[in-house]
Amino acid sequence: MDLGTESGSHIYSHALAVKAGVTATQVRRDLMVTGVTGTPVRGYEIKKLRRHIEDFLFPVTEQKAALAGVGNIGRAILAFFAGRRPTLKIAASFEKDPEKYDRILGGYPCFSIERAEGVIRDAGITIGIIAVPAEEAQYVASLFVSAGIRGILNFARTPLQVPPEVYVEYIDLAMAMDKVAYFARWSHRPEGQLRKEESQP
Amino acid sequence: MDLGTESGSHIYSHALAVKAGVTATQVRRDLMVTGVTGTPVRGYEIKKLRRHIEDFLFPVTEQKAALAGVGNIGRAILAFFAGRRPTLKIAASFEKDPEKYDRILGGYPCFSIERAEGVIRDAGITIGIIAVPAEEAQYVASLFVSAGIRGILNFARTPLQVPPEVYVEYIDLAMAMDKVAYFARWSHRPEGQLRKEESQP
DNA sequence: CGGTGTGAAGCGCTTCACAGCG
DNA sequence: CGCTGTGAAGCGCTTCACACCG
Repeated sequence: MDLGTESGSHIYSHALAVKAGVTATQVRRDLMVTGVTGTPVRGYEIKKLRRHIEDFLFPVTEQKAALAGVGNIGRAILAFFAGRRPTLKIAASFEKDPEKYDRILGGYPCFSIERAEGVIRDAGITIGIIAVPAEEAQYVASLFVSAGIRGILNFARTPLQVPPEVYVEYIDLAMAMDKVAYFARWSHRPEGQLRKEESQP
Repeated sequence: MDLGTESGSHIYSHALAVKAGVTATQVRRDLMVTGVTGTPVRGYEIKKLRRHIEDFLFPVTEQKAALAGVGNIGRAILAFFAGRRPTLKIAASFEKDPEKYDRILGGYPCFSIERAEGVIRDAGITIGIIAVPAEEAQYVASLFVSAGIRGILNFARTPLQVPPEVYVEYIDLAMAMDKVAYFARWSHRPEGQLRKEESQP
């Protein structure tokens, strides 16, 4: 949601709700947990609101991320995150393929995956992005974990086994596509979904 | 999850659970709704299981999808979905930029976004993928809806307003990245998260 | 009134607990 | 026994309902 283009100094939860695509009640609840508070007469003070949210979401010191797998998705990610957040920078990428590593790829240095642990430690990288085939995802994840990475964004279609203190966020493009296809097929039936008998041959 | 490499004719919910990264109980519940049933002594019959799931998930007739926005993400999507599912095919892409349309892009014909409605109707496309900047997402979504599309996969960072019978699946890469960064920062504290007072300056 | 802040209820998904059965 | 199938409870998020206040 973009507060930057908002005119006036205050905004009501209802207006925020429209921008975020959720209900006004939900907005107020979410803002409660960040500690910000509004007044009934004027709503939320935009300047204060923005500062509270940024303090809540963004780190004081810069965080660095590394990408494993510079295939189609990997390259899209490099382009996508280039300079998007001042406090979050991609610092390196890793590849198995000797054709690709020891070069600048998409604006970032690409190393052999075998050098990952050293590079990650030396650069102080804490976030890993996995964009390799499913078969190699667990290997990369384990490598990341032993290099000291604390959070992983996983595009591979496989569950990762990592210690509980490492956070993993899964993005499964194939499953998202299947979901859309599934609901697109059934959308003409408002009550939705599938009755049990219909799945029988 | 890949059942293809499984040896033996039957499999227990526990084994499936390990593959899927969830609990055995959850596997049994999910399988219940597809109508498949196992026996305590042997577990689930793999052949029958696969057929039930495929009948449940995949359509009888082929479904077609269209992509709007052939930027970095768009190109990655084209490459990613090429020939992945026999029953789900990308049939066309659309672009605003005249440099890009009226060509073959990533193996699929790219048209001007202005021709979208006709192309979608003529080809019988039912699924739309939105990979354009946030400002243009609603325009594309409305175009898709009036062309008869029933499901949308939205990579743009904005909520879409569509009629209730159109299903929308959101993929927000920036938010996923922020979540990982957030938890990576707090992961050293096992109880996790942030206490209210800490968000105050 | 028309806002915010918030206890209480609702809802969907996950987990527990256990009956039933070869 | 060990596994499936399933009612019942738990949990986190969302929504309802309403007290409060300029």
